[in-house]
Amino acid sequence: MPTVSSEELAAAAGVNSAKLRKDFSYLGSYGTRGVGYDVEYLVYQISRELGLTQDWPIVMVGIGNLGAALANYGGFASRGFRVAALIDADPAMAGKSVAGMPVQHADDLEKIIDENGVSIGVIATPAGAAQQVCDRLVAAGVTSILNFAPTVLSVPDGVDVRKVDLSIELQILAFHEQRKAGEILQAAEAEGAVGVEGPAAKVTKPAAADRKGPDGDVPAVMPA
Amino acid sequence: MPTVSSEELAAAAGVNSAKLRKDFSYLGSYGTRGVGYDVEYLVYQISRELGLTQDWPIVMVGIGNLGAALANYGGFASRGFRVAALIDADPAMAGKSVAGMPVQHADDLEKIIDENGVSIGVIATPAGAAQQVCDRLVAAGVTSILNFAPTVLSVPDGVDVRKVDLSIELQILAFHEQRKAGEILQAAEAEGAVGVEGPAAKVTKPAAADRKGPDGDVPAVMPA
DNA sequence: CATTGTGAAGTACTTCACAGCA
DNA sequence: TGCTGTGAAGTACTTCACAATG
Repeated sequence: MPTVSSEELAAAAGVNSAKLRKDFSYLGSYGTRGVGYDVEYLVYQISRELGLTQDWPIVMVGIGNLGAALANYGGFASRGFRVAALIDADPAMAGKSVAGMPVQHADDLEKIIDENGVSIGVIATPAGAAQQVCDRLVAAGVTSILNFAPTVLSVPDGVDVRKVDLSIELQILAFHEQRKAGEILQAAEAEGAVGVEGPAAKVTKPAAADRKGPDGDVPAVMPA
Repeated sequence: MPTVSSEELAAAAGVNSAKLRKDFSYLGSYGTRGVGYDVEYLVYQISRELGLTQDWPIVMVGIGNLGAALANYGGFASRGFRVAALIDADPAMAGKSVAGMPVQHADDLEKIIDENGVSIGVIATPAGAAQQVCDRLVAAGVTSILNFAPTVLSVPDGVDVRKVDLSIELQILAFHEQRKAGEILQAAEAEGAVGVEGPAAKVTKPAAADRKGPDGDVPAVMPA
């Protein structure tokens, strides 16, 4: 398939074709009128815009089950990420091979970051160790951190942190599952509480009826 | 801290207090004028609305590194999820204990789902096995699936699927990291391509300057 | 002549600002 | 008096619809 139309892409993505064209237009004029978009060229341009054409050395700290799973995850390499080092605080782990790489001891963290020019770190340690690891990463020059530990990390300005909570997606599923079961049941369940009429009665549009893609329409505000 | 104001919550969440109050108002009037929100009551109401007060039995299929990491993840239980069973296709895994639970063989999948009234399944198998597992889950009555395998699953209408791509968050970090490095460098890198002026010149607002919380402001359209 | 790129129109979301109330 | 709840105003995002064009 050498070219693709905005209509086809939009159908595949579950969005409106005009939105897709407008979005693409912010990147430049990469389509051909009457023809569509050259797939290879489009992929390259989007990849470049997203930074996928660059090489990003990363360090992964905490090689437990999750760290090992991440190290084995094939998706990283194909998107420009290169695992520069696997690091664990447990001396018993040092030297072991995970995903074809030797696990290195946390003592060498600063040296590894410096030598590899690492600016992105992944934390997959237990909650208790995360902040300390984070501080060391930042001190060593890391400016972006992906946090899998169930803790909120404090970082100085200029450092980006993203937290991955593996249960949030489950919550979203459960939220919709609950709705499938019907509001009536739910109202009966809440024993005489105030304001049980719920949001469904106030909602202006079909609510969850139009869902199709992975959009996650959940109230924007949740308890931290 | 028995009560909390919308101002405090908003500051903690990095949003506008009016937005927070308006969002809360869709759930009902759970605050007290002049005082704020009763923390315990608010937590309960939001939990109930999100379905966290219900008990959700789930099955986890594919007990590799990732499956084991998920099984050990403490966040599930505290949010109303109960792992009803760990399932793996490998006979060598059957009977082994992971996170204090016995791993059961995939042959018993239908029976387990039926007996436990499971409606949510988690797939952490290799990509090749995911669709097949998915089909069996759906046939057995599962109506919500959380997919960690790097495959797009096909499901009949009425079944919700959410796909977790562990590298997407890394991409978002890399995207911002790239911007930190400056646009000029990037423009020079793209060897003579058309439309190198990039989106920054067209953007109407400060772009990434106002980022604070975990918002992930990345172009809405990406290649599937 | 099918399809892009894009002003204009439409819709949704966010914030303001203040009446209302504990 | 302090803070919620909410119409109204403001802003952002989405879709329409069509001129431009390879």
